[in-house]
Amino acid sequence: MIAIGEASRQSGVGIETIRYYEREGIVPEPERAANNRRLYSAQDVGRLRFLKRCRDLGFPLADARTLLALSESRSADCQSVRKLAEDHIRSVRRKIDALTKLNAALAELTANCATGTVDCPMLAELRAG
Amino acid sequence: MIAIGEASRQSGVGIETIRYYEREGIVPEPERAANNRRLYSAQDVGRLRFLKRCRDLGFPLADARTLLALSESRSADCQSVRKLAEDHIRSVRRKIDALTKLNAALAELTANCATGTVDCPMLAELRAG
DNA sequence: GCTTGATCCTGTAGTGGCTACAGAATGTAT
DNA sequence: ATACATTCTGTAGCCACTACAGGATCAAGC
Repeated sequence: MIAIGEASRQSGVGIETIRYYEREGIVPEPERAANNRRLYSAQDVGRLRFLKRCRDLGFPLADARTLLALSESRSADCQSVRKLAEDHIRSVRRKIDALTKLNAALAELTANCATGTVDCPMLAELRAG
Repeated sequence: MIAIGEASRQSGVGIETIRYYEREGIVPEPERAANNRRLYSAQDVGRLRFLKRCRDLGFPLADARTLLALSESRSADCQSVRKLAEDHIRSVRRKIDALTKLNAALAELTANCATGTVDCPMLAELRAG
């Protein structure tokens, strides 16, 4: 059994974030020592690492929570997992598309923006339209 | 002089957002009619459209505000505009890179996830590590 | 003149997912 | 004994809106 700081180090989840997950009911309340400090088991740390990986993959916290529940349920329902993941992939691809268009638009805007011009063409472009 | 609803329609900025911009001091307080309703000039609408375009290009609101100030200053300082824009382009490209990697990681995860498996390999992968 | 419905007003609270305190109580090392 | 690190609770801030609640006013039709 380890303290919250060590659990944070081992899982990569920040201390404040761990307490936040607890408040939100995303992870169960851990044991407490006699001095009221939280005590984490290896399983607790495993949950945190799972959540960390989900979040790093860009899943919304609500999805991460669902995935964790699925992961701990007796029947690991692969269909539900697939659906969540595929929806998320679609959303990631949409974001990439949007940002790619944005990038093109920004590149075009700045391309016309020569250094030191008195009336900046980029501002003119932003005003126009 | 038009009311806030019409200014919203003409600029594409939502009514609540217009009032928010006013509260935040991003646009000046507009005139008021005798009945206390806001009255917008063509210039006011122009400002809102400018902000809308900046936001659509993904500039943070703080940058949009700076760009608007630059746009209205006597000496349209093209250098500052370039710097803001180039920083923003870099951040957009970083986001694209990150999402592209994410997309690959997610694709790999789901590729192994056959339909209806009892122990979902994606969950196994999220647990491992 | 009256009703209906649209528009507007102010003020406050919620969103997501943390993050950063404040202020107090412990624990650990010298 | 002292210094410093860690933990505790509770609250507020971040970004950029968005969504109410509860009320006032306006415009159009009858």
